[in-house]
Amino acid sequence: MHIKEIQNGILLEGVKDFDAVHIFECGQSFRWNKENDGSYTGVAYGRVINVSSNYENEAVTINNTNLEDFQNIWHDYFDLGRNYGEIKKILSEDSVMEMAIQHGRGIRILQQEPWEMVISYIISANNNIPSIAKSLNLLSEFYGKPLQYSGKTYYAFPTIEELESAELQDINRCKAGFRCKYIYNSVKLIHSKEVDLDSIKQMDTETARKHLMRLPGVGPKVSDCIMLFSMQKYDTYPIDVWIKRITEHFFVGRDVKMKDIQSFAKDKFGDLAGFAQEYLFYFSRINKIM
DNA sequence: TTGCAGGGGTCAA
DNA sequence: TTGACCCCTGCA
Repeated sequence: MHIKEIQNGILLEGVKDFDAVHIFECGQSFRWNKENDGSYTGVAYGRVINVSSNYENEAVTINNTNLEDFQNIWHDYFDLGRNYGEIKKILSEDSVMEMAIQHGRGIRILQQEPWEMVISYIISANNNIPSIAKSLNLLSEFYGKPLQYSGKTYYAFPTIEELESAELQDINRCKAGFRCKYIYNSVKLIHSKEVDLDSIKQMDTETARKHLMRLPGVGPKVSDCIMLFSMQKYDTYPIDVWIKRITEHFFVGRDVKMKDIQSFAKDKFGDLAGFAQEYLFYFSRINKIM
């Protein structure tokens, strides 16, 4: 990979397996917006950047950043140290996976912030994507720091401290309904380190899941999402309604128990289950498989 | 325009 | 194992 500094940004050349559309539309993040030119603007790690890519030319442009932030933040955020070609090769031995991967060949699993993922996926329960994004944006607007880019104001995701100062009535303003009290109480547990996200990240998957599920509003599916999208636990296979449908449809037949799908994924995909889940999720959404 | 169903699950009974 | 759950959106 070759890194070039450009006007207020960087240009990466020789980046394989990177497609901004696939990365930002595969359901792992909620705060990236598509611009008219096809690029994506979003906020992460307290910074706003704009990303565009060309899969064939193996080129990626990141605007509003510099070399230092790229090396310290964005390199890992976009998981650029991982060989996705190898992962796709292994998973493609299965014909269903080969088909799914063809549709989402440029997916990469972002290394996001655990704290932000906890709140994001608590809000995601029994909810739809526009509503989830709306609540997260309101929360950021109310409690996060404002950031300027290209004549517009964006908001950083609030820190634990910023949200800890909020009363339940305040959090209710983010329109997350019955999930607001989950947020309020989870914030307390995380802030007091009773649930310590840093140490949970170091635990093995099973232990980490148990600890995460002590947070109100965090069940099996939400904890798996937190671990996959922010703790590099790639042996997880978060099972939402879509993944349940597609796994039943293509692999295990009709209407089985969650536990059966879980053990299927473990046997079939092993340490690559999380990657398989993302390719399958993206595939099921763009093809509206019911 | 109004009304109703259902949604990226979790919790409590 | 089964409903209720806030709020919003899509669709008659």
